[in-house]
Amino acid sequence: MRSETRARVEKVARELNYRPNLAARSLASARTSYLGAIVGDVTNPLQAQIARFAAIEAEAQGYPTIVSLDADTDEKAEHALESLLAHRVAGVILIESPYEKPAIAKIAQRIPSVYIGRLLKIVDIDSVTTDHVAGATSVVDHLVAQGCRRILHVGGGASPGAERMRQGYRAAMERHGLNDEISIIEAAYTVDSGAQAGREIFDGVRPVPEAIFVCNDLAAIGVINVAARRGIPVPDRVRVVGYDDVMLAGTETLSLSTVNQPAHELARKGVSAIVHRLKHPETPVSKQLVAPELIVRRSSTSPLS
Amino acid sequence: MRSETRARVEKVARELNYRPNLAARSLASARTSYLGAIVGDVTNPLQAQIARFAAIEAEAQGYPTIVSLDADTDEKAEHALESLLAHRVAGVILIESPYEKPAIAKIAQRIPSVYIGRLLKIVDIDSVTTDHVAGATSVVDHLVAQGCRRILHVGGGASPGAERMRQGYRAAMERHGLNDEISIIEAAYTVDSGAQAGREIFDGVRPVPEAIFVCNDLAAIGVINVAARRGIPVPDRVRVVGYDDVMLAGTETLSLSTVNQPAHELARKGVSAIVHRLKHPETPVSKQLVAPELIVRRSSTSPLS
DNA sequence: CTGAAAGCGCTTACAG
DNA sequence: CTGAAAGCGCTTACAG
Repeated sequence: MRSETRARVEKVARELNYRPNLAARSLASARTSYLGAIVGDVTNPLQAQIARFAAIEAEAQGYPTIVSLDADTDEKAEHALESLLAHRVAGVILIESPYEKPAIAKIAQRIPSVYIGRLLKIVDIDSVTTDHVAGATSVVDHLVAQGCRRILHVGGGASPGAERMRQGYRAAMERHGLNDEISIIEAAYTVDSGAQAGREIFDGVRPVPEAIFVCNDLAAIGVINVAARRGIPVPDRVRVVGYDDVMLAGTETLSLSTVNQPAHELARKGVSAIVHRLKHPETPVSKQLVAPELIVRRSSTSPLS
Repeated sequence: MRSETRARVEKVARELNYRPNLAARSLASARTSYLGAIVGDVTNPLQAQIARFAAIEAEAQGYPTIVSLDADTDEKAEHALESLLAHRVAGVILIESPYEKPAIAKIAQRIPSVYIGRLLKIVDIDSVTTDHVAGATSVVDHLVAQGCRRILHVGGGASPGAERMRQGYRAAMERHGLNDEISIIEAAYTVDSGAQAGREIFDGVRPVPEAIFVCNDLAAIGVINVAARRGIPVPDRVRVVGYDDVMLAGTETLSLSTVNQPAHELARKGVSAIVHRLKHPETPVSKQLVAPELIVRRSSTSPLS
């Protein structure tokens, strides 16, 4: 075809709003260049951000992404996968879903996959997650630098990541010679659960600690609310550090010190992992840890008097 | 084919994890039975919920949905639409994106569409949104029933829905004979903006109002935070009502009275509208208003002394 | 009712 | 380099 003819064709195509039919293309070429993503709970701010960044990043790397938002149980996640497979996606990005390891493994052996949000040492799948040991360590180091010794940890119980956070807390405390000050109260990743822990802390027989490192921001808000009601000033009397860096944490009136989970980087690394695997299927499985960043705000920055 | 043969085929198909190729089906039948959804900001809890419910509801009605998460500008929304059109979706669900009316109209005239989150009287498109006049009315009625007269409104400025909320507030105040008590401070849908309004209210020369109706929960949290710092007890000294019913609002330590925007119903009505239009293309354009529900919690329920 | 054939809109390998 | 032909995996209309 002469280039002049080509130009005319392209012009008309544009005028008619022509878009190549992806179905025909996919059928003819026997492959697709889009990905699927399964999100456990878009209502969770971190997951929503990861999903959004992943979609943007994948698109930028030439893989538009079909997102499935209804996967808050493992059954639904499997159903979502079936639908994505029917669309013949090239691979899938799993964002905190499914939950059980066998369900994850089952998906991983059917289609190239990457899991964002858990380490998954045992399952044979690429994974990317935040280094919670490093996160907890940075919090303890910061609080010690503020002069604190009695640093209590409100742990996340059996929630994903909580165990590694506890490990980091304990190791850092020991490194600072604070073995005797190690103290953990278990909670969950919610405001009410944090408030419950707060009541244990402030209404108990033990003296109020100098600082509290809480497993996530919502629970930290619960702790702070209880402190406020008891007339215990934060940070003057007790310093509080959260985890996640949700939107509310940075607001002027709360000003909560916290550990930022880098949603953008998690998404970017996850997408890169799967894109790389699609291009080089024999790549060994990778387990990536992303370093979180300590965000110091007012809630943890009052010198000890 | 004998039914016995059919049964054997189906059995083998299941064993081989056979999934019909949607691309081939779409190509052969010249139509698709899935929808597209464009979400402005999944990071917003209400939008995330609407998106999730819409995906669930559409799937239930036989239209699996491809969600596009990267549409926080009108240009990106248009780009997302192009991608959805390439997938030959049957219709699209617009969730607070795009923003400008011409951009919305442009999409509506290319493909069956429904807009969730704005009334859009002028644009020729099905729409579903919360009835903010009714929401504001229910708040004022509730506060008046609590014995309040000096009810201040922190408005949402030029944000979507804010004008109708102001209308509802004014009309309800007038109906209660409280014309002289009408007082509005403009803010935006954020905690910091609410805190700014809170400083105007509590540090100003005017007496603190008996109640404050804030345009959204985040801004209400800002107002309450400032009150707490000034030692002004909520609800004993001032009653506060928010809007949206975000997750944090119901937590025990905040217990914020608010107006629930029914994400589920918005999603369901939106999906029904587009599914109906796909089956009956000549249906007249519908503009649906969904009634919100007042949620009374502690922040607004202290009798006047 | 059953089964073989045509065709959807592309890509790809191949003949010219 | 260019262009015609075959074929991707389904659905549909049609002949038997």
